[in-house]
Amino acid sequence: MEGPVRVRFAPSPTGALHIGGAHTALFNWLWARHTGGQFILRIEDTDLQRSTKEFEETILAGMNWLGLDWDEGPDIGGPCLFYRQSERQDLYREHANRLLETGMAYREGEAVIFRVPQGVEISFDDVVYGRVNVMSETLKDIVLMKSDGMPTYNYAVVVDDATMGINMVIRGEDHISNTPKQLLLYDALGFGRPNFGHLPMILGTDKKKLSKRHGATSVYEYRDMGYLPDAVFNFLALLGWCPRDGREVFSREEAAKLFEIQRVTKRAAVFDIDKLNFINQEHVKALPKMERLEMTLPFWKDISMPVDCHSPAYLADALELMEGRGQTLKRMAEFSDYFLSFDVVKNRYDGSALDEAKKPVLRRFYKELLEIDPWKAEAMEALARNWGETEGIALKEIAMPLRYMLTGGKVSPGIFHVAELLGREELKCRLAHYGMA
RNA sequence: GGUCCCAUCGUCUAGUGGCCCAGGACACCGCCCUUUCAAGGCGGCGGCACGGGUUCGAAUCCCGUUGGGACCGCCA
Repeated sequence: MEGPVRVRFAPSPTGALHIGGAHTALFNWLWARHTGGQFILRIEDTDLQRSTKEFEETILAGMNWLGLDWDEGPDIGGPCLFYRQSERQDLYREHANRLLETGMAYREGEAVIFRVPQGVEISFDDVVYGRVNVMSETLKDIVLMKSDGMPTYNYAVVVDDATMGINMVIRGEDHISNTPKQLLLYDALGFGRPNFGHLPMILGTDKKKLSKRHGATSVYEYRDMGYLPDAVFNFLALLGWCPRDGREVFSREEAAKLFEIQRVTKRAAVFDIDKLNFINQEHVKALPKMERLEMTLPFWKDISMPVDCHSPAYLADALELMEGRGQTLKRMAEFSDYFLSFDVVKNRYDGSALDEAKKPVLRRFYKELLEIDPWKAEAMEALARNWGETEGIALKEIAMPLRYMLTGGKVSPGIFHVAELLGREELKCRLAHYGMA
């Protein structure tokens, strides 16, 4: 089939958009965008029992979150008019009747079943797996229409892909053994065959197909854990593919430009959360300052931080100091709580670790620190170093107690930078609480 | 059980007969920086599943073995 590439993602609305589905949708999107073709979204809701409108909505929302926009679909329509299988019933019935009339299919009960011919070698060239051959006698007859009047997956997918002009079918490798059956139907119905490209499966760390047993499987769970959509996209794109130049951190646009379906790998890939964390951190660091703030705000709110008590500029500065520490927005929000609230610091640190014997000398230093001018981290550090030298105190002896009093913990960005951002008044307040100012 | 698919460091991968006694990234470990690491810099560990071929030469081609996986539903 010639013409522009037309690919599709065809989820069934029986659950949220999970990682495996997102991966398939992503590769279809990449190929459509890379070739300048069309990406079509079709809802396979022939399972009357399990399909719901709510799931359909969450799947679309999940794709939007990942930035996978489609050119035709149930919500925006398109030249095919109907993008839900439940709306395309006439088509399935009509083509099934054709098969019935020519004797290629028969009735059993209310169902329509395709008679698989014997002795036929079915083969196709998969863009990623290469040539696949199967003898037709290894196949059982194929149910086309179920007794409830709905088409089966293997049948509906053929009628839909053919009538919607899909010329490239990109889907999970678990469908590779369905392909010969579908090919038989393409031929019987007189439809031209599309090209096929199967994608490697995504496995859990136990090497089993990714499922709910492995924890988070819905893309929304990743959003809620503080992963950026661009990072999840980037990470998923790396499962089964990598750009020629070997770069591993890239944007959606770069991926679309560099993507080559011929370079997709065959081996199933394990979902490695460590790598996702790394990719996410890189994307968090690359985010424009105010955008990073925008993305982090919800996570601060989740842990009841008084975000409205601070200026956006201040909060954005705080995140900049964090330099992506924590890897996810959620953890970054947690690790930086002391910029927003002194209460959390007080709860974490009661001041008991302060060495009584050293308090007097520290008090003198902090007094001088609070009067420093200009109020700059560099000046503070210089002061601390001079002080340490003349008083015979290691910088550490000065910095660590300060870190505890300002942040409530032992880990933070450079403590004088923290102090600078917190401001003179806030610093005075925090030190005073611990009796050090 | 039948059919199909897969097989490079722990993980993601580069590699399509000589450039590979196998390269990168994450993780891990170590060192450095140093006021801490959850930041940064540098380095290290670690792999072609096995056995036969083919070839002057194989991670790359062929066969077999083993090990994984998928499908075999009037689910998709």
